[in-house]
Amino acid sequence: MSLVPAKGYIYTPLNQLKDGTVVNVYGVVKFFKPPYLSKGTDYCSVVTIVDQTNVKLTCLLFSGNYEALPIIYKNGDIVRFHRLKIQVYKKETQGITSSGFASVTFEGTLGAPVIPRTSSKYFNFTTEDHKMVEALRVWASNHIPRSSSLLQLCDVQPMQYFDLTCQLLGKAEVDGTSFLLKVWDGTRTPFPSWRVLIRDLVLEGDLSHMHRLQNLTIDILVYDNHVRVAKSLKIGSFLRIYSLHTKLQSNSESQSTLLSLEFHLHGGTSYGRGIRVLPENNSDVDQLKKVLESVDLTASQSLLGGVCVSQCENSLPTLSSSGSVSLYEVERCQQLSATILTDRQYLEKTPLCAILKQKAPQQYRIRAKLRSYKPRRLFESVKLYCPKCFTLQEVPHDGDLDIILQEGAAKTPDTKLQNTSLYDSNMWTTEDQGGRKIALHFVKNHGILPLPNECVIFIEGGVLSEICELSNKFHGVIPVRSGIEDLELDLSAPFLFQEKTHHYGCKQCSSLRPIQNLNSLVDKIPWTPSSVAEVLGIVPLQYVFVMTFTLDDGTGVLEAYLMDSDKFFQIPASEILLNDDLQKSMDMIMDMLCPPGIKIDAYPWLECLIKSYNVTHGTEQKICYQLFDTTVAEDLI
DNA sequence: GATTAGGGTTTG
Repeated sequence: MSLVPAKGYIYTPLNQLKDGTVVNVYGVVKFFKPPYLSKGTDYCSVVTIVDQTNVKLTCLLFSGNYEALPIIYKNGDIVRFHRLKIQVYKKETQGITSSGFASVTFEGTLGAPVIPRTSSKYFNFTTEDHKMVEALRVWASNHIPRSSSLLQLCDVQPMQYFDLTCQLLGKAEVDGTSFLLKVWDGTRTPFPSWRVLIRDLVLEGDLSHMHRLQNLTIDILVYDNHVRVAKSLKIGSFLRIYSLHTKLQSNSESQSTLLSLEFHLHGGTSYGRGIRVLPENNSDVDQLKKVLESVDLTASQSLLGGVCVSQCENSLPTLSSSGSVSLYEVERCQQLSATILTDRQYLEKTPLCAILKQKAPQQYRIRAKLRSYKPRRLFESVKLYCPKCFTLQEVPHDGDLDIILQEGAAKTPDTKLQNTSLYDSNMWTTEDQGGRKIALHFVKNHGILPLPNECVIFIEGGVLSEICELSNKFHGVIPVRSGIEDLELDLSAPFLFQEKTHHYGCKQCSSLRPIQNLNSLVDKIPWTPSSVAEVLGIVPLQYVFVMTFTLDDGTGVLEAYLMDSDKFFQIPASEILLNDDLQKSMDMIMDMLCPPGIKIDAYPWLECLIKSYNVTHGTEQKICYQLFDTTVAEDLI
């Protein structure tokens, strides 16, 4: 011991480090690998720090003594390294332990007590250090985004890496390369944990305690280098497991699919994968203990028991040993889907959170609930769709249609175009409407006029109310106007009125042919909208429902677009606006899929196929989703 | 005394 009072250490800012020097530094932990046994003789910990200069430094820390390495629990912690050697590797500056290396770690949270964590028996700690820590805390709070991968089990999703703070309840050897840890954090996962099969006798821990907590415990398989650490852990200890991986497991059992969550701590140390024991005095452990103590065991137990559980249990070979079955699976056993697939039933289900991370285009099978949908008013969801140019347009309102037809009616019918081999013509002049002239052309069949209900007529100068009235009497009404050489159509209006249905053609895609072409249809009575469209060069528009479904499967939420003429709802979109009963059916279906006034938990599940595709809006790229090959289950209709 | 690892997820 020196008798000279400690002069205080000099700390080098991270932007002033020189190759080959040995320095003291302070920094905020940006990344770290908890200490692990290296392939050499020492433990190793890789720690990346940053300071107010905004320069990062990755440090390779070795020690034969596990405790001598920095006691870092999470990113954001603040470290002080003494006697760190600076060197350059692959053109990057790095720090490495040198003789006499020592470290002290502090919590990084602004306002938390400044308590040094170190294994050093004697260490220098002055008000200067206190100030350094406080300054770094303030700087970090303003400059480093608060991103933590620390999650509670209730917040985990399938296909995710996260850090877990938990208590060890049980452990068991599985085989040479993997080891089972049973842990809990007092919260319940969105999907029940998988149950890893083990030989009954190898499970170490309080079996009755584990049984009581069965819905709250998860099974974690740890692999390779982590097995050694896992074996050494004490039951009851508090752990932080870094970069734990979740994966959704789907077991198809008879007709129902049971989902469970797998937890893996893969081999290697990438991304800081590892396990660290947390001391009892750790603030996060304090918090965890409170959660564990407040768990209402009677509530978690009462979910079990009863006939249904034992029935389901028999069909679940993957759940065993300690295993019983959670309420989730019971519910899933019982729930039928409100929508079903009409194709590709072989596809595996994908959770929405996984879909949201992937690139387009792809196709998925999903199981989700309909959280909400748009538009809420039925008539707003009906559109006209061109199957050729894929454009959507609004169905013209009757008022607008009336205006379009009246514009056409302003033109006087040309008598030269009347009474041809195709049709017989009649013309009237209205008395009270400014002498508006109306011409009707009755299409003949081999020179003979058919009965009205088989007869198609052309009308010139007619207004909407007249056309509608005539379309009830005749097989079909085609509004026309006199052109230079022939009667002509205007695709702003329907090309055919049939009963109450208005048939539209696409203005962009149609190339109109002479009306006399209908001569080729005289033997094909009754005329259908598609045959009329075909000979007149019209690309007919389809009536479709266009809706946006907000789907939620508990792992994520996505908006999927539905475009359907009649397959999904099994209601023709072309007729819905004309038929009160169909509208009632539609309302009933939507209320079934997305019941008003109750919680989403009680909504039915929907089995759907969706496809993802890329949409470019200016410079912005976006992935959209569309439902396809899905239909409302028959028992709902 | 040198080595270890040198951040950037397994494929169980």
